[in-house]
Parts: sequence; C-alpha cells; structure tokens
Amino acid sequence: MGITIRDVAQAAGVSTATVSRALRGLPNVDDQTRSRVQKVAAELDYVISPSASRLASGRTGSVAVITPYIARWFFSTVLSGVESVLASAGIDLLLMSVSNASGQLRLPPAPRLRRRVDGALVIAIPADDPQLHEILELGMPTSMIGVSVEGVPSVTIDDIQASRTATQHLVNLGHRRIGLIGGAPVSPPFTAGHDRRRGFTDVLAEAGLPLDPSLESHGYFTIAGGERAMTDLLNQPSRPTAVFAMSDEMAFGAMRSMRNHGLQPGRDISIVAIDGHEVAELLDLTTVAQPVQDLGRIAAEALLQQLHSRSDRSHQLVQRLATQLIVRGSTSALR
Amino acid sequence: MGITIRDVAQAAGVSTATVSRALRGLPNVDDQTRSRVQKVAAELDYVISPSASRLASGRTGSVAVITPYIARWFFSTVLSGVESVLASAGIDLLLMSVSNASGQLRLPPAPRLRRRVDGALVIAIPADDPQLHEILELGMPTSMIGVSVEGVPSVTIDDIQASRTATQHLVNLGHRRIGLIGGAPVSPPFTAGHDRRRGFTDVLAEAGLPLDPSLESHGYFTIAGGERAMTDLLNQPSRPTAVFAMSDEMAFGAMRSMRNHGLQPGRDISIVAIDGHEVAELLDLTTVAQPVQDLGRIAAEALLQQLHSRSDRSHQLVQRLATQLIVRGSTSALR
DNA sequence: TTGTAAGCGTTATCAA
DNA sequence: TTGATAACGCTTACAA
Repeated sequence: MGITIRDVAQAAGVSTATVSRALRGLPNVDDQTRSRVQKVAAELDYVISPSASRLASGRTGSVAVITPYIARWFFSTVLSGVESVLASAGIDLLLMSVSNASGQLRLPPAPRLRRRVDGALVIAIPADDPQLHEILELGMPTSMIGVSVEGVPSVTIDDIQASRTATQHLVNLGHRRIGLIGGAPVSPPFTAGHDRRRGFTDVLAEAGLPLDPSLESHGYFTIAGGERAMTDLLNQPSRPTAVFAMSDEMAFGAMRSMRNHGLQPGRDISIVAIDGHEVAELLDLTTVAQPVQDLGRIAAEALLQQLHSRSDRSHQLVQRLATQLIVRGSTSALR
Repeated sequence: MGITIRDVAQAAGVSTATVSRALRGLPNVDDQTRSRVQKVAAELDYVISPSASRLASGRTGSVAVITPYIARWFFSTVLSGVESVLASAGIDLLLMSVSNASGQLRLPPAPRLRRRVDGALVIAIPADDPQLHEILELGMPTSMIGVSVEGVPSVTIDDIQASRTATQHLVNLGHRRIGLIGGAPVSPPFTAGHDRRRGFTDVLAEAGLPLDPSLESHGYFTIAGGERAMTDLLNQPSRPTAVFAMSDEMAFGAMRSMRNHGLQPGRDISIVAIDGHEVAELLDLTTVAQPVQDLGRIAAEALLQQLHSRSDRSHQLVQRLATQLIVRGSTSALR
C-alpha cells in the first residue's frame, strides 16, 4: 500500500542505495541523478518510513521532553521555546510528564526513553529526584532546564541572584519585617526553591534583619497555595510589611488574600515575586522577570549540539540567563 | 551493545516468536513459559526496540498532537488533558505546533504525520485552514478539539450557547449598549470566533437591540489584543455600558484598559467572557467556564477508540461539553 | 559516482 | 503451545 524506496529506485533507474543518498542530501551523488531521484520521489509521493530508517541507522531523530507539569505557565512557556527549536531542526518531540503529587501513578520516564529517543530534555525536576537520576544514568545526551546537576548541561537563571534582587528591593524601600512565600517547606539543593530562599536569607542577614520563622510560609508554587500562605502570614500576631513570593503565581494568590483582608497590595503591604508572567503586568505586580522561552530554546540548542557532535556531555556548561527587576505598583516605600 | 529478543530467547531456551508473544501478553502461551521469559527479560534488562517493532507490525504506537499554540492557557490546558490519557494508554505523544502568524516558516504538519503516527489530535485549527484538510485527507484516525468538520469526531463546547449565556446575562442586567470583543474581523464557520459572534448577535436580536458596528472590536484572543480592542471601544463617541469578550485573556486586557481610563470593571462598565481561566477568579471576572482539560481528555479517548476498533472514523460523533456561567464582580445591573 | 547485499530487531504466517 | 522463517523498508560498508 505504501510506496517504498524500491519503487522510487526502480522508477528512477537507480539502486535503493542511491535513492537513499540522494534524498538525504549526502555527498558523492551526481547532481543530475539527485534531481531525477527527487523528482521521481515527489511524483510518487514517496515518504520515507521512519521506523525502517531508525532501525537501520540506529538513530531515532527524536528527543523526549520530560516535565512535571504541562499546563502551568512556566512549563508551557519553556515547552514552547523548546518546540520551536526542535521543529526547526526536524526533530520529533515526545512529550512526557512525570507523575506528580496529584497525578495517578504512571511509569517512571527512564524506561520509556531507552531505544526510543536520541536525547532528553528535562524541565525542573528536583536534583535529588530518583527519577531524574534514572534518566541521567541512561547516559544519553541530556540537557536540563531550571535545575543543575554536576556534569550535566543545563540552562537556568541565577536563582540566588534573582531572589537577592527581589529582596534587596524591599529592603531598599525601608521594609524590615519581610515575609517569604516559598514552595515546599524543604527544597533539595540546586532547585529554585532552595536557591531563592538562600538569596532571601542572605540579604536579610546583610541588612542586619532577623530571620523570623513565623514570617516564612509555603505556597507550593500554585495560585491557591500562595493565597493560603499569605493568609497564614496575615494571621501572625505581627504581620509583615512586605512579602517576597518565589513565583508570580503564588503572588497572585497572595494578592487576593490581601484583598480579602481589606489590604491593598503596594499600599498596605508590598509584594514582589519572580517570573515575569504576563498577568503580573495586569495585576501591577513588581517582579524579577526571567526569560522563560529562552531557557527552553537554549536548552534545546544545547541538546542538539550534543546530538550532532556525538560529544560526551560533560564538556557542556551550565548556562545562566539574566533576569530583570520590573518595578510596578505592588511595592512601595515603608511609610 | 543492546540486548535483543534473540538474547532473551536463547537465555530462556525458547524461540524469538515465543518471547515476542510472551512479552506482549498474547494468548496461547504457557503460563510457565511466559513467566520464565519475563524473568529472563528482566534479568537481562531487555527493552524492546520500538523501531523494529514498528517496522514489523506497521503500528507506531504514537499519535501527533497538532496545535497552533503551546504556551497559551487554553492550549496548554487541553494538552495536559490529552497527555494524561495518552500516557495511561502507553501511547507516545508527538507534539507539533503549526506555523502561526508570528512564527517562522515551518513545514506543514501533514507530511510529517505520514508513516510516523497512528493518529492525530488537532486542537482548534480553523475549519477552513488548508493545513487542516491536508491532515484530514491523510485518512488516519483523527479527533479534533474546539472545531468541527463534517464526518470527523470532535469535542467542543456549544460555542453559540456559551456566548448566548454570556450575552443574555448582560441583557438581563439591563444593558442595552453592549460591546463585543472578538478574535479576528472574519472567522471561518464552525470556529469558536464565528459561533460566539453568532450567539451574541442572536441574543441582541431577540432582545430587540440593534447591532452597532462601532461596538464590535477585535482582540485576536490575546491579552494585549483585548486591551487594544477595549481602548477602541472606549474611544467611540458613545461608549458601551457592558462588554462581552470571547475569551478570558482578552477580558483581562480589556479590564486593564478600563482601569487605565479610570473606569472600574463591574461598576462603570460590566464585562463578561468565556473560559474559566484561574486568573479570572483573581480579577473577579464573570465568565462562562468551559471544561478545558476534559476537552483534551475526551478527545484523546475518542482517538484511542478509533485506534483500537480500527473503525472508520465516520461512525464517531461530535461531543459537546457543558459550560457554566460563573457570576462575579465584573458584571452588575445597569444603573 | 553507483551498485550489491548484509544487516537492523521485531512481528506474523504457517507448520509442527 | 511452540518454532522456523519470511517479511518490514531502510542504511551502510564494501566493491565496482
């Protein structure tokens, strides 16, 4: 039912080997021959069989993108960056999400990668997650986004620095009781949650401010979580005058909590976050913007390089992209 | 370097045919034999070669998801629903985005599907888009989300009804000058943009209200576009007292435009939209919520059925999912 | 520059 | 229930 390379070879009066070479643009093919083959292939509406090609060559021409979430802003934005690069390179993108808290149980990703893809692109899986290490142990070309692991190429922002910038902004405005809305109570090293807390505590220490445990709360990087976390902070005997939220989405929730308590963000309580979500502009939220699409694009390019250069991945670097503080109405000087 | 089915067969003392049958759970395999094969395969850490399997069987075990956007809320949310179903079924998900206005040129999706996937899942590509028809002409199992084409299974909401609900809500509140923020100036039939406009004009007609062209504006389903569209409406000599935006994101932009003009949504101008975006709750936006994840899930299930039943897709139906009006502070009775 | 032919690792048919 | 074996459609030495 399908046209095969043999049909093309026959119609063009050459061998299948020549068809293969001609169609793949390999050198050592006569120009005349090549164009004749191309013409015949087009006429017959020939499409190469990827399965056969993969089996024969050992390359799959596809990579897996492994992510904990698909629908969240950061992840879908990274994904769109990744996709644009892979599509231009003609590489198939296999999307796999790893089981998360709310998800049903699901096969771990590593076994699904073997023999199926040429490389993997991992988005923000915590550095101590066993699933991540199963993936890395496969030894295939890999590049990571939003986390770093020794010896594996990755693209991130400088989370400590971003968080320092955000926190310093509040300190500069005169705030001395500054709340923190983080992810989970304990974050593994080299994750955003860990580093952003580090930047926060460092700046506090440098400013001579105490670290008050009652001003630390956890929003699990969701809007609803951010709202609960802010409510916790507002229920403290002594409220903060400013809050640093580790993500815009948590800040959105926090701002709603403020309004529900009759407080106006930026006037009654200042709030700053990290992300640069489009909605942050709508809500007039001060934030440290990160180039999320670029994270995806650059990580994908790093992966393509590994794929082509067949080089050991340890040559590659950790790339850190710049962030930028965008001051809006949600932060103001302490009155 | 890789363990093959032959190694397993040898180690288990059976033929490759038996290994294949045993591992795939086919009937007519002795229980003892099957478990011995499974044990040996596990010990050898055997992983089947998908390429070989595909070549021999003719099935790829993967489907393509084709979408115009990845990072936008509706699309990423649909995608997450699709992914959850496909992953549970053990089907590989190939993500392809089609070139859009802003994107660079890119191969049309149809040629990339042939021989590569068993089916396609198309998200909200306009019914008159030639790329869509190239895909459909492939004749492979296909299911669509957010658009309908005669004879192709699809999952949508009733866009006319959703839009009627939204518009009627404004009419019921006493509004008589109602603005419309739509997508593009002209939308193909059977698309959300077309049907939502239809519901809007129908309700206006039923209410005996005139259709004022100066109250119709276009936001192209983006936040920024919605802002511009609202600004256009506000620059009209006679402003609307209420606005229906075809998507939450356009409404977000519209609300910002209102604020920039010193107007408060829900007090000075009412606004209602369609979607049920999480941020709509934050912004207190009245909206007709649609079950976006379910759209993806159900469409994926419909595709799986076609895949398994090898049935001609024309048996399948158009499935319409229910929507729900969620009244919030952005709409109020005309004073 | 081109052709020959041996794989690549499964599946599926047919016999046994 | 199991085994032999011929596909499946391409790639890639190796020869010519």
